[in-house]
Amino acid sequence: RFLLNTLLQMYGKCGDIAAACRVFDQIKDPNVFSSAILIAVFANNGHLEGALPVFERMRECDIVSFNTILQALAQHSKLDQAKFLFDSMPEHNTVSGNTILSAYAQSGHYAYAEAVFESMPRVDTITCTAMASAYSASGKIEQAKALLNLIPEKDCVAWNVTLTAYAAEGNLERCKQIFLDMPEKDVVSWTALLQAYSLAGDVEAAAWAFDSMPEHDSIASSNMLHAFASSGHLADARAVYDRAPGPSTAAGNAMVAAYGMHGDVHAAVATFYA
RNA sequence: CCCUGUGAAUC
Repeated sequence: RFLLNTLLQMYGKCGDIAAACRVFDQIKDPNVFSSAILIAVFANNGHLEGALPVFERMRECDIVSFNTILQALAQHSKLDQAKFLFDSMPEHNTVSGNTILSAYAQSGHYAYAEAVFESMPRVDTITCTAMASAYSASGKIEQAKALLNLIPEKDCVAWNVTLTAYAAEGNLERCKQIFLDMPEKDVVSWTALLQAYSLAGDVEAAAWAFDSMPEHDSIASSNMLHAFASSGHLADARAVYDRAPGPSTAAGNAMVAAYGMHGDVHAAVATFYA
């Protein structure tokens, strides 16, 4: 059953719902994990209506599955339904609180996010990171920093949020310092640094960050592209576009916008259809 | 063995 659960999850990640269902039917005695994974398969592929029957058929209601559905509602911007589910769930754990807090934060309902935060009996690194990010996004930089300082062992994501909080403040020196001091860095850290340089108008430094990062994803590329284009380096922007990973609509959009900004309609149209 | 947090572009 271990193996079948894993297989189930793999099909789910590929978006193959039919195959996942066939695997589930072969499991003789599905446990909470099997059902929870199947629910996540439906929910993460945008088929909540398929998830609900599985949920109802489970012997005991599993809080993880409640959380999965909560998250699915949040991702489809059904915030009022998410809140209703949150209020009617038999119990909450930290993940439940984190999920509804983030849902509010990501939709710009910062006051609601804060209310959830204050009502949570227990918080973890994810709670504090999510709330700090909400403070930072709503311009309350001091509160964000204060909360981040309370995290005992910051992980990479918490450090990334710290970095962007200082970037939002325009404190480039502190950004560099934090970046150097971070124990682990990932693409997001590099991109946040790149963006901090770019906002400060230092395209050279942004380009340095871009060239130094171990891997480029579409967000890093479109940020770099935009930094070049908005400072008049159209040829450099084009070079980034040509090397951008995969069929990226993000980099494509940025490139079209870049040509548009420079009044080159023909190139913009050509890129659009490329 | 399952659920939650961080970086853009769309002048």
